[in-house]
Amino acid sequence: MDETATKPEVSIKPEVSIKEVARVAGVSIATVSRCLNDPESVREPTRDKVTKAIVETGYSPNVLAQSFRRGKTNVIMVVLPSVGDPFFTDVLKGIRTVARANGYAIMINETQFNTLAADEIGAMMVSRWADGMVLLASLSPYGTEVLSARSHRAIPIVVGCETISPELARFPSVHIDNAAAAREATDYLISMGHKRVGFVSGEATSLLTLDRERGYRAAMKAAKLGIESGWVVQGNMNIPGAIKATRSLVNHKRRPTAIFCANDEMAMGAYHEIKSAGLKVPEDISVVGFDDTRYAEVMDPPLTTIRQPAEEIGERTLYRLCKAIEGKSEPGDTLEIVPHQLIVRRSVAKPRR
Amino acid sequence: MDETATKPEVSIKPEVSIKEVARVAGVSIATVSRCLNDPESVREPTRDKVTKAIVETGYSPNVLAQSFRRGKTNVIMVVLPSVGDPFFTDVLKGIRTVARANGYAIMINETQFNTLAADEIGAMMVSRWADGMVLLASLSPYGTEVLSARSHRAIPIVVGCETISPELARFPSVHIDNAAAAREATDYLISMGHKRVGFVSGEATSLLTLDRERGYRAAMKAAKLGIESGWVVQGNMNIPGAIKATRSLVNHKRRPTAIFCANDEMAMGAYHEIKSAGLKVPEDISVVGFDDTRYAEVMDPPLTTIRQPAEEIGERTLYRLCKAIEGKSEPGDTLEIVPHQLIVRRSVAKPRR
DNA sequence: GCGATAAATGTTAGCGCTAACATACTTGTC
DNA sequence: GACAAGTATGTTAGCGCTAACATTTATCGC
Repeated sequence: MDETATKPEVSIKPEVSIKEVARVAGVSIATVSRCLNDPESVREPTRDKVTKAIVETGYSPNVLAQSFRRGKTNVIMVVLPSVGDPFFTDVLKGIRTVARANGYAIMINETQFNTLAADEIGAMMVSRWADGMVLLASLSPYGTEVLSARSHRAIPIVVGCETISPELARFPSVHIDNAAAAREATDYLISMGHKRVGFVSGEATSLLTLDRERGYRAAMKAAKLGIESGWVVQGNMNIPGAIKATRSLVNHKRRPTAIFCANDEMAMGAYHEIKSAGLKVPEDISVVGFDDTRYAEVMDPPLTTIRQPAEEIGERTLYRLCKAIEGKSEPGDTLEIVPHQLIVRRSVAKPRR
Repeated sequence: MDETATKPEVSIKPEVSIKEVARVAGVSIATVSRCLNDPESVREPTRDKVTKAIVETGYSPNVLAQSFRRGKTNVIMVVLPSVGDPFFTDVLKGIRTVARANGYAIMINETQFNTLAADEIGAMMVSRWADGMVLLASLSPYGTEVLSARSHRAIPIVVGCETISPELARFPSVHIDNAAAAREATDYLISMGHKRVGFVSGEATSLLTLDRERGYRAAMKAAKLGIESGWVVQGNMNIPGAIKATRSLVNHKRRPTAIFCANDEMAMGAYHEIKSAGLKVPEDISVVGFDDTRYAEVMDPPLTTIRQPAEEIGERTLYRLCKAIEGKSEPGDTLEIVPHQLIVRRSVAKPRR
């Protein structure tokens, strides 16, 4: 761009096609195409002419036409519930790494938990807009139905993080054992002497949440601890929901000495509400989160939580998606469980009494 | 899938085109196309035949071919630095609302602050992959160059949040007056009696950060307060960076009594480090953030910060992008400043001495 | 230098769709 | 019932590109 003035000025054509480049270079369009896609196959002097013509015309290929013609977009669509969730930063990091290595661009689509989005996803699946799809979001029952109904001619899909529902079981998935992890977290609380443990859950429709709740209930049952009505409260995976949920827990006639939140974000809400009530974490109420987001460590006190290998989930998910796109996925390997880990920090103490 | 056997089974054609539907319905492909795009123009009985054929074949249009043919994708690309930043949740909410109202799907692309991404963005701009682009990220100097170089034949772009650099000034933008907001925040600290105020900045390349720093310096200067060397520290807009920055501030021989962080996320890091040093917020060190993310309110103590009208920024940005795509943007209205607001919570107190 | 082979380049069909135009079919008027 | 005007449907070009095939040009052994 900063060459001498002798260089021909870039022409301000609104749309330069391969034809124009061919004309300027004095070659056929096929040669131009070859220069772009298989430069080795064209002789040096010709290639130079074409390169010059490309610069001169300011040409760049119309990807839409390319994708259309090739029947491949080299785009992978990632569907997630909400951008702004710190957990996905790391999952996406893993996804991006593998995507780039395989020549895919990644595109993100937010479902924002609504049903309309399911239609969009269904449309996307079938419309060949992308070569494959990563599903990090739980789908509404309607969405699940849409997906199932159309799956016979859809692009490959791999599910990450989210526990798979029976209807979607045909899709490969990568996630931790949510029930086992939740059980471990609850067991830890119990081992610290807690007998009254509350649970703040996510959306009722999310299987992931349901799995975590199942783990919690299993741990309580195994320890022969009862769960009072009102100890399991829906917090919707967000702060306002968690605040409301925690408030009802704090005011419960048999107040829990520990609260297990289905994600870290809700643990933040729980902290806030506990402190607002004039109580202390962990002295009065212990808290355990889930996800080990980047905020867990700087919470006050630092949050004990379950770590998901987020980046690894992303990598594995995409790796398998790539395989599926290449038509190389083996039918057997449907479900992949990655390890979780309980990260003990300082949000859990022995109960006072 | 589970209908009675009398109904014709959905054929498992890997790819059903409009041709096939036309054949099955016994009409021409144009009629099928019309049924999809302008149903009014075809008579009821014919439409019924076509609808039936569509269901029967399981047809759905190839969007790639549609976009290619129409020269329009109905997709808007949103470029942001990092998914997982809570601030963008609200901006995207605004964007999504307006996009949907205008028939656009939004697609998100993460730059992750790197240079490679700039190339991708440049390619995207020019390749007509999307009809328009929202830039919420600051670009590296290289990226800026790429954009400028190619802008003569690019899709419309509107910049949001990010302060625009001179080279990108041709693009319309929507953001708050970062310098004024930062000045206001600093003025507030000064009005509370602080004379030693530190500043934790973002990346050096980000103009947004530079603007905020400028506002801080202006306020200090106006109050005739000196800024010691070491009071302005780079925190890179993330928690680890902020922790390091805060540490050096806390250990400064003339320790600031207040710290102004260029975003809320870094304020979290600052809180953590201050508390780790055995000091208290706000009694020992006051803290002010920037963005008013959903976490600000539940921080301990709740964070005093600058609120950006995030959703409004998103809406305005997209509104103007739509105009630009329709070719209706007026040349005059390049820059749009939206109002900010200082949200006073409890992270600022008078200094002890 | 000649023919045979290989390498480089050119020609063209066609991806699936839309839209411009052409044709067939209605409808209404007298 | 013939005609014009309007409405519904059919025919086809072509969007920009790639890839299969056709043709030209270079290379080489003799």
